[in-house]
Amino acid sequence: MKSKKTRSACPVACFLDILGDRWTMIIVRDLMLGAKKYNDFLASPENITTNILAERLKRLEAEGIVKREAYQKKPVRYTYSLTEKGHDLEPLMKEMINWALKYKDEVIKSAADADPYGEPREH
Amino acid sequence: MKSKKTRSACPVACFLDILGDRWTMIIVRDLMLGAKKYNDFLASPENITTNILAERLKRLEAEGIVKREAYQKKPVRYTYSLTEKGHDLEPLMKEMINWALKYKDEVIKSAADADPYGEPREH
DNA sequence: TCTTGTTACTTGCATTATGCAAGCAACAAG
DNA sequence: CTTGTTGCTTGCATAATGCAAGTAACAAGA
Repeated sequence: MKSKKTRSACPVACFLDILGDRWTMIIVRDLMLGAKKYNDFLASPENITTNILAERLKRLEAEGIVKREAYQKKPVRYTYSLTEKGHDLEPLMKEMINWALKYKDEVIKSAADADPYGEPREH
Repeated sequence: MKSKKTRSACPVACFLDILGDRWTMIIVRDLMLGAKKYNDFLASPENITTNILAERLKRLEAEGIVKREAYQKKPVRYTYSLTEKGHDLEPLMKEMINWALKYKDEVIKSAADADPYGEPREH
């Protein structure tokens, strides 16, 4: 039993206990944009550090939001992708973007041009 | 210029820079449920501590998400409520609840009975 | 008057999370 | 045999959070 204690039975609190920190939804965003390998996440403009990235990927996998699959042996390397549970965060992600675009115009218009829901990245 | 540096121009990152921590959306939830006074927030089951509550209310006010109004003098006391910018977080809040209810059934059903989007509290 | 209680905070300190830099294993290429 | 790349891990400083207590300004009752 390695379950982290949830603060309450409220769905909002439960959501935040899993995904409510500075970095986790950034990683989920990158996965939605097509990031698969470790270095894809490091390439994002927020400059996540390697220790936090590694820890969050493990947590997301443990939560069933991300799945990890080996794409080669010798040395074994993994790709990361969203499970159905992870993909189900898309409507929420869209609402985050809607709100931010409505209220952070000046800062964000350039990011909107980057087309967060366009085609996945090429690798 | 007291603007906290944003990590990137991405709307997701900008959202998280403002609201992406363990407590802020809990306070927004309470406001949506009708909390107005300091003690209303303290009464929630997550047991937010007073130092964090005070600091977050100030930040939310500075961000234009919450407005503070005196409801008495001697001693002056304030009520807190959502601005339009704050109310515009409702679709996002609903998606958080949708996702959590879908995936945290066992933990959350009892909270769902509490009707997070029912009538505001009485005071 | 004097004690007790309430509201709305602030302060101090321990613990945990995050940020920053470096290290390292296992290869591939030259 | 050296240099480079990927995918991490480790160590340590700084910042955020948790926990407990304290405080100001009153109100209400004995």
